[in-house]
Amino acid sequence: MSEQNTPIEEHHDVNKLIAERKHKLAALREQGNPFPNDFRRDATSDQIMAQYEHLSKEELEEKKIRVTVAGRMMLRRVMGKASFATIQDVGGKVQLYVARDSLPENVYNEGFKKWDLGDIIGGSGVLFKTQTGELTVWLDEIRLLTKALRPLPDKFHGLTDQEACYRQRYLDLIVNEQSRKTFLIRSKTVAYIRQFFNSKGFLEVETPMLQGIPGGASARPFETHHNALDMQMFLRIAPELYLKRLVVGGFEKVFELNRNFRNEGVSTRHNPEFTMLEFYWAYADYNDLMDITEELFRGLAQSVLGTTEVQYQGNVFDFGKPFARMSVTESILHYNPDVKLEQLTTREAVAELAKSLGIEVKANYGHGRILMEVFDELVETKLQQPTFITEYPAEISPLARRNDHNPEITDRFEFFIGGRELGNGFSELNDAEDQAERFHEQVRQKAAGDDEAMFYDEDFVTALEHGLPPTAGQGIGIDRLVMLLADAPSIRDVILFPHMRHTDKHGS
RNA sequence: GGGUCAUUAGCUCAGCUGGUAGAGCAGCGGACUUUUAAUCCGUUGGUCGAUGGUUCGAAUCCAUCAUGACCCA
Repeated sequence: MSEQNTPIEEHHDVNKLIAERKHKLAALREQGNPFPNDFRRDATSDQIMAQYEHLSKEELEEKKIRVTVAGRMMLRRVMGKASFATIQDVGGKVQLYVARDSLPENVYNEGFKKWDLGDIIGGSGVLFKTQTGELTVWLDEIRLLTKALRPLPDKFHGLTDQEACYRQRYLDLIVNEQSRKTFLIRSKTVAYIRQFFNSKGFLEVETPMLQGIPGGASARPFETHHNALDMQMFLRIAPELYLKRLVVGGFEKVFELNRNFRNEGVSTRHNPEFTMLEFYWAYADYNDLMDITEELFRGLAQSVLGTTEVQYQGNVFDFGKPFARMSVTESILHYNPDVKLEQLTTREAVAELAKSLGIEVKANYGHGRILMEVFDELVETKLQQPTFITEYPAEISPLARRNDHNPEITDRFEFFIGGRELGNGFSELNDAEDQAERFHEQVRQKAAGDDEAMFYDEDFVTALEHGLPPTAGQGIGIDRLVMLLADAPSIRDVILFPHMRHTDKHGS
């Protein structure tokens, strides 16, 4: 083994720190396998703290509680013949007391003192409290479990370089507690959502991410090619059309929690792949969706954060109160007292308003499309507290059911928190003939140069012809939701391995 | 796509109006058996993001490029 590991590249070791550690590893190989896998711990640091932190110095001396722990050595304070070391495991940190005379012959000088910060070690001993009252394990047994060849980032400052945190997330997780917390919040959020929908009788399903026709949203897809079938394929931009097929099939309450892909720019709010919750609920409408969304968000914040008041970047968003509900038109008027209702009611008037705001109005834009451009400009960022915006124009809602009183609008809403769209829901269009006509209109838009317009999905129309029961469905962006709960300013902070440009240095 | 800023040791950062590079941590050697970013003494370590240019001389000035952050589209 060690012969194989005498690489030519050893001369190329860029820095002496790595070379030093490799020499130590070579010496360890002489003595046996430096990567053993026969060590078993019986406690993690958080368990130890929870169970024994409250005991006094005297009680601990009396009880002689033995624990076996393992983790990465993060700090070490050597004081001659004894040392303190701090190890970090999945539950947090715990301090070890390592004294020469408590260990077998030579282990302290020939072993422990030669190991490095970043190495994974394990040991057994009795709990005690130090003079300053810190719960500590007095080891009588210690082993090196994994040799680390690269040094950790600065033990005090950690890793602050954003790029390094994203590209080498493992380092970020090792040294930045905030980052660990963020991903714990993410995990709890997803777990809560699963439990929430399961408890309400929704069935979790998985539908294709590799699709022949990308549908369910207006977005540019990633394209790929299936070699054996010699056919063009797309990564999905949304699961919507497949989930509705399942409702046609009789699964009346379904949800899917997984990845969508959109071939668009990256920003603090956009990653090319992102996680969506979509759920479909037969015999319900968009008002039911707004109600269940409030219930979900309230329970989620309470469960994950222990409060319904969500602190985000210096603001407080109250998930406890009923969420505001207003129409697109109402919201424009409400947040812009200068704008008059007459400026919104005809295509000509709203086009003029849009132009005065510097918005480009293309010839093929209808009244509804222009109204939404104005909304994006004048309202979206002002929707700080949780708000549902309703009455979306049919023109930009090709999959949503028309309103019974006004066919130009749909029974649809989007909802916003902190000036960002978090979700989109509507009563589903289940009129197959209307759906076919709306797809035709999308195809016309695509032909006119709108590459975000939808494809005609004949199989989906066939499914609708078999009868989709009256249904409501909604999507919620999980990454943006986690940003809120974790108080994270960028979507990259809540995605473990965010998209980064390829570099020779690290790959991606 | 546009603007602003950044890139110097493994990590965190200094480095002035141009004169060939510095600290702390980590590492290495030594002292130290209750430390807390341990402390104390000594010490190694750099293609200053890349490529051109200006200059007797460039980490520093200029141009282009790369990567990132933030803002705007």
